[in-house]
Amino acid sequence: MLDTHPASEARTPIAGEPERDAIELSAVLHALSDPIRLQMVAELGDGVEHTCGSIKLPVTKSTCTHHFRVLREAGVIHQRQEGTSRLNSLRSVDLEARFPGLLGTVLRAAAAG
Amino acid sequence: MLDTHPASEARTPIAGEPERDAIELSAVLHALSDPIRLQMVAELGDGVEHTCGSIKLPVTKSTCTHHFRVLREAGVIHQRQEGTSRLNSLRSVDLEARFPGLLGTVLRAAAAG
DNA sequence: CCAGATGTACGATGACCGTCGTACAATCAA
DNA sequence: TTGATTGTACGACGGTCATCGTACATCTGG
Repeated sequence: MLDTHPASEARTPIAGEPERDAIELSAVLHALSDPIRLQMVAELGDGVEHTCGSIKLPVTKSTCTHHFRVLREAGVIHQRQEGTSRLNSLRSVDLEARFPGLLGTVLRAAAAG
Repeated sequence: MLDTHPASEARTPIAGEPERDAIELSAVLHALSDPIRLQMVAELGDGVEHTCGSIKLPVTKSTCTHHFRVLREAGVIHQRQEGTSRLNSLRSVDLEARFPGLLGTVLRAAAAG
């Protein structure tokens, strides 16, 4: 139930994510260029799955959904369904493989910002 | 009027560049999120000054001017006038001080394409 | 002085983006 | 079943963006 082990983290994947090799740098940079989305990604930086509602943001639910979709379609995050909740997590491994160091550098820059 | 640049490289600086500490991460990422601008920055990555016309791009002069202004106002590049030419160069030092590793990582990612 | 080269300024246009409200679907607990 | 929770879908609205054409300003070389 509260299991977040690796083996259970892809039970109900959400479609619309690009394959690792199809992740585009421009799309990733654009996704990260919005302050709200950057904040979302920063919150996901701990490697833990977060739901839409578990991240305090100055926007409505609709807008939150929109931003998470942008991040997903850019290949920045992974989403999976669990009950009524949608769990979001960073695609750290894929991003590191495709654009080594990028995510970490941006997150560090955001923290310094 | 004194400046910190070598005398030959700042004879006619162009206004509208943010101070180092005023460079915003969102603005930088947005500036780099356009494929044309990313290509421009990649060409400037050799550390050499380039003019608008010396970079082959699939856009008109007007659009080129527009993109260089976006990069300048985001704090990514420095521009100086020399005759009828406007010389563009990366603000590598400022960017490295403000967001360590960011520019290099993005350029490497762009090269990996 | 004049013609060419370099680049800007300005306006227009079509597309995209961020935001929201409302309505709706799915799940879980009582 | 009923109600609460969680999030999506859809449409709308205003703002921003990328692109271009045209006109203009500035410098340079004959």
